[in-house]
Amino acid sequence: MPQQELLPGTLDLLVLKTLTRGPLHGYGIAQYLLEHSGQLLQVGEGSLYPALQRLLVNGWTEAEWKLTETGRRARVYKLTAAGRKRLKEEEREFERMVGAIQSILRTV
Amino acid sequence: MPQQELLPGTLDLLVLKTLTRGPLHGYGIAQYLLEHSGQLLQVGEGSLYPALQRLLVNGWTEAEWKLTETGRRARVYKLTAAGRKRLKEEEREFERMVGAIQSILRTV
DNA sequence: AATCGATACATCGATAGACGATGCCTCAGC
DNA sequence: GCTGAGGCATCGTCTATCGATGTATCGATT
Repeated sequence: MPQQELLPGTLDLLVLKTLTRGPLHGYGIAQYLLEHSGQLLQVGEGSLYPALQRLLVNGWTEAEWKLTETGRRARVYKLTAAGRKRLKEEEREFERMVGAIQSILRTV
Repeated sequence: MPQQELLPGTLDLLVLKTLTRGPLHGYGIAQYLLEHSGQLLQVGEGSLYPALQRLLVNGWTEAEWKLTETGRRARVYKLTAAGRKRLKEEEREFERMVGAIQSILRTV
């Protein structure tokens, strides 16, 4: 039985939101999500990198190869204007859906 | 682009919760979710019936063929004790995950 | 000098779940 | 006789998550 680390369909949203804090590379995004969720959101690499590709292809982000302070190469992602717009939509949609589900869960 | 009707991974939870109100058939469950979510949770039949099979196979529900008041045959599903336990777990897990995601979304 | 853990990228195959389309049947109402 | 609503179910497609695997560099420890 595979352990569920993530609510499917929310990863793009999480990555986009993380990038509003500034450009960041993949590994850093995973670290950020882990730390700011009480270790709950453990994004596997097999989920994260395909997600980053999706965002790139759709034009929600731009990428650039850089060197980190520790001297390692890293691909740094940056939100585009379209990405910011997309983020807003996904946030709204997420809250709508969660609200709907919770209204069911709270109706006894 | 397929319209997203449901947060993937939440359907079993929704069905289990609906059944706490009493035994119900598939069509009725879909109706209930639709009405009690402001028309937001539109569960397609191609999603619902496989879900009902899952729940049955796992022992979270029991099924019985009955006739409705209008004289149509219907398969009525009922929560088992194991299903109630499972529901509690899924509810907890859902709230945990949503909480984690929202803590990311609200961190500006 | 060798090893190991953390940092950093990426891909692959398996699995799973949501969805649209389709098909069958009955009943009520027009 | 037809249509729409109530009811069941399955099939194929698509998409996404996940675990495993592979490459490589760096710093610290052994």
